[in-house]
Amino acid sequence: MKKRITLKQIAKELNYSISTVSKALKNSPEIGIDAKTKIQAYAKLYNYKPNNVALSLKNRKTKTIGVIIPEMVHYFFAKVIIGIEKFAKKKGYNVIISLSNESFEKEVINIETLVDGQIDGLIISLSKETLLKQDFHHIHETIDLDIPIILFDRISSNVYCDKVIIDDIEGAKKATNHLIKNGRKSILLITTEDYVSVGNLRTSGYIQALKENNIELDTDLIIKVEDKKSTEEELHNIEERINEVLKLKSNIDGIFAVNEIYAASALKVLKKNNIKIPEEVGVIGFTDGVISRFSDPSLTTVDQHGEKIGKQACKLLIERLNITNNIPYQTKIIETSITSRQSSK
Amino acid sequence: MKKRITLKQIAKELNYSISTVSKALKNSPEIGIDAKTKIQAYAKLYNYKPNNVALSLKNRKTKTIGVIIPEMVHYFFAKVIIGIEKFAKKKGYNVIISLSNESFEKEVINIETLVDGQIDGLIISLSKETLLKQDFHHIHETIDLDIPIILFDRISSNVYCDKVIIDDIEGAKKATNHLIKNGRKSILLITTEDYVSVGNLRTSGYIQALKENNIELDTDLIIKVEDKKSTEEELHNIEERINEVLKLKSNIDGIFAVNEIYAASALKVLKKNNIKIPEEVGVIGFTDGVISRFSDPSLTTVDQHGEKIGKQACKLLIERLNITNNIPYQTKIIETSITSRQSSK
DNA sequence: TTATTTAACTACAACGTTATAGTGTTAATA
DNA sequence: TATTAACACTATAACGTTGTAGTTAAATAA
Repeated sequence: MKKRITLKQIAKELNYSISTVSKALKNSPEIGIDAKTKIQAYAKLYNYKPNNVALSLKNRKTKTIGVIIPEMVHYFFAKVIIGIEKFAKKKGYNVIISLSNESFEKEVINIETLVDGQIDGLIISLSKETLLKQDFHHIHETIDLDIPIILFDRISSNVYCDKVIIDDIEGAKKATNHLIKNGRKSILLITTEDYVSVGNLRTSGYIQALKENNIELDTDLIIKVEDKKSTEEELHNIEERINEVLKLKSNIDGIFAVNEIYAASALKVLKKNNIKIPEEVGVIGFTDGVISRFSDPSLTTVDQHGEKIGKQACKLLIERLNITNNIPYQTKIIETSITSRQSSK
Repeated sequence: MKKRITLKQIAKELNYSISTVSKALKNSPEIGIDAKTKIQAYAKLYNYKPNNVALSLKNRKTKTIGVIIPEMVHYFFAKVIIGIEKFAKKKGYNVIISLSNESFEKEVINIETLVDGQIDGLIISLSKETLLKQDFHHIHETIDLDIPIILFDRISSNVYCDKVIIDDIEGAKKATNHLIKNGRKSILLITTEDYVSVGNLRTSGYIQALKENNIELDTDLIIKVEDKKSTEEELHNIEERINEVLKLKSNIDGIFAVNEIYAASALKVLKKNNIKIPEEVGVIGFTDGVISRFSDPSLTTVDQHGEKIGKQACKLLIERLNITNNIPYQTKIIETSITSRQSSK
């Protein structure tokens, strides 16, 4: 219909040069008062809006940031995106979202497309596969191209860039201590394989908390789940394994799971075995999501404050985008907190 | 560091004109074989990638589509986005996501920014506030600007554009029938106020199903929830109201909730009242999300197939983007299906 | 030999902006 | 009166592409 009007058209219509129009709309003192008034009025009437693509080309920046997350259906990541989006919008940036679906290959392709495209910088949480492979060439190449990257949550110490994380060790310690303070002594840990950085760190936190409380570590009480994608089938396997350990170690009185899916699985198994929660076994999860809130009993969790993480990541990125000299890379740590619910008393 | 190389630089380096380089890289027959080989080799060596912003400007299309959803932390919308993203990527499009947060004003601003920016078309699910206000000027203005819009899920018959929806009436009928087939006769409906199109339609479906089964409609068995944003507080109110009705109407043997939050709330209230599920009361929700899967008992739901919806919406949009003559607007209906779980036998 | 075709390139304009460097007028100054 | 300054504007180049319309020079046809 009525395609958007351009400077050129205004210029022609009002018999000024394009430069004059451009400057008039920018309120430049170079332009006389009547020209300004006329031009501005005309622009307003025809609802002139500068073409951002042309501006991007001219300024060599697109005011758009890319975000790559491993999956969408995940409360934590959704929250992070909310944080990113809010802050970005406030600063006049748009947000493009890509999903790696936990695949290294998709992550590489996504970065390529985004970098090829219209991105000033990237915020990424690495896929499990990438962490397993320990192949970060795509990240490094992007940084070499002068496109800043902020890593959050799933990071690697082998990549040099700004990072936003929670103190996973501290969070896990808090969780474990929470159970210990309740008088629990035999605490089952449900965690991931060690290559998943956050799982690894949370495992350390658990171990440290035990040590600090003089509780002997029993490796039989650690379940390391090898999950790539949380399919129904894998969920079933997790439940099986929890069930086995529960049978084997009847004295278990607490469970700490490094995410809410594992925690919910634990809840299910406990209920199936008619074990009372929290009386007989206290349960605490990581990530404060919908599952935790709506499970029965509702789950005590370590809240990661995803929105804060997103905001911080976005802030770091925009700061770096607006700075010319290279400042040293920073790693920001967002505090966790315990949200106490029914599953622990 | 090593900023990206341009045609101009290649041209200068190899002593060709920019046009020659451009054509050589496009394998144009106009260019001689040695020039082609030399140029292509050089381009490959220096990893030449065309600047998409420049292309966008030239072609007047950005190969980017915008998506505006009311909220992120919502299984259904997350799924829709997955569907959109997958299909878009396959077709060489990027996806920009904006959140309206159920606010009319944010929706308007989001559309403006996206349209100002770098979007070829939009996929939108309207905010509750917009539906309440029935103000669609922002949508119409965008369409007038020749920027196609696809509406999904939360639509309005007052907007003329392509739409993707589920058959809410049919879905609600399926749900209600599911309960009736189980022998339930006194079915509580937990729905939204009528201005939310989907709530409204699902209410109709419920009523129709009753009629078709010769069950008399009891309006006391319909709870219409006025919720703007699902805050903890509002959740509490919902539970209160369910509780009241449950006390009032002791013969209730089935509950149909138009989303999983309401269904989960119902579950909670039932359990608090020691009512056995599904023996005494069967429960069915709408939307097959994580809550339904992890609740106890797990929830039978009407699956909306969000990913399919997203894919279909994206397909409609891209089709429209690649067509010159105006084809009539279409409304695609995605079939729902019942996922049977523990909450109904 | 001269005209014509073909091959292999180059110049130019355009997409919509903006910053820099002009260009005329008129008014103020020496 | 001649010079300069101030004002109000315009031309141009550039951001990185591509398609169309040239321009050469060599090869072919007349």
